Amino acid sequence: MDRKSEILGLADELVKSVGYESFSYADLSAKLGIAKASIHHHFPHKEDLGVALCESYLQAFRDKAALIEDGPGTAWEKIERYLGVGAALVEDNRKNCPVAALQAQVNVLPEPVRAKLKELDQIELDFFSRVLEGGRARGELTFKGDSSAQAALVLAAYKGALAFARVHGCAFFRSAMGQLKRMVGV
Amino acid sequence: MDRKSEILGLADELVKSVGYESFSYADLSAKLGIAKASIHHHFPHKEDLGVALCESYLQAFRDKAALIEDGPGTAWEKIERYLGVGAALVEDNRKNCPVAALQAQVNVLPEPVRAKLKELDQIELDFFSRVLEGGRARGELTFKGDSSAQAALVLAAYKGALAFARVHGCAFFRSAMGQLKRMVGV
DNA sequence: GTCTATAAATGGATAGAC
DNA sequence: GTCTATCCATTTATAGAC
Repeated sequence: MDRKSEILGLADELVKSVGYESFSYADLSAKLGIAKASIHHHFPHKEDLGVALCESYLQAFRDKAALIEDGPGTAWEKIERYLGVGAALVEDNRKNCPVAALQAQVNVLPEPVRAKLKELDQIELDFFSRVLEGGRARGELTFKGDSSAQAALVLAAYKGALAFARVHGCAFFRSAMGQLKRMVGV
Repeated sequence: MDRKSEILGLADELVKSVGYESFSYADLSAKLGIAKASIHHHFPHKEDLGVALCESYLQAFRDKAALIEDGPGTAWEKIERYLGVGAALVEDNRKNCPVAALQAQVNVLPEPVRAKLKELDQIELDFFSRVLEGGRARGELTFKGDSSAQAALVLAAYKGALAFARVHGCAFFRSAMGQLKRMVGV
């Protein structure tokens, strides 16, 4: 069962740097020093690996969200704690958010992986929505409209900035997120 | 020279729906009804096709930007005219902005294509920056900080919303862009 | 669980005839 | 400019020995 985690860990790194379609069992095989067939033993089809990966993301997201929500700080501080993940990703060899990487390949994803991706998006949206709504209720934030629409905007800006930053460097990310704070985070 | 345009046109459609890496000369061959070798005649390497594609995008962007900037309307109306492209893309079989599609694959793009991508991003950013700055100068918009940072934020939100909308439907795009207007567009 | 060997399909690319 | 034929590397996946 530890091999399984090793494979998942490496697959995670690869998805973040090149996406789902662009890594192969040969990549995993070479970097782990085991035969391709051994990887097929743990994940018979690549699709199985994709789904397992999404499930691990789902768990990680839930943990992270709970940690932040139950922790101290204003709504915007909580958002910023989440945005910090993105900054770390770009700095680590221009990696992408794995969920954003999957989104970009939606039309070539196996159906079961696409289904998991929707779940992933949804829990991320719900998290932002709750934090933003809480912030508004406590008077820390002011915005009009549904908190779900605001969550959509903030999350879209975050992921979009990450995508740009992979091409233009992390200064882009900081700049865009700084501006986001000016607009919605005070 | 007309064949060349046909190939570019089809490659454009494919990039928008599956990205750069996920379409092949075989796809082009099948849909155009000509042999793979014929496509290699026009674009010897896939990289050549990628670069040519980017150059066509560059031209299209410049035309579109000039049309909008020289046209009537407030700054936000100009931005919205641009955002309309995104709405049309999602509605057309969940297509993506081709530039966003390339961004997502930066780490596996041939270097010459990556260079063109940077150019593409830059002219898009400059366009937004000019329009936003003009709007602020005329008192149509109020925002703090550099217009380039504001452009980064607005463009990131736009592209990010597009990516989500491909998974969750165009309602997501409308919702996020509606909220963007509430925050920055009045 | 891991290996070697191999299959079958697909990817980008070239040679050379027409 | 277009074709057929072909090359070679890669990709996902399986069979079967250890």
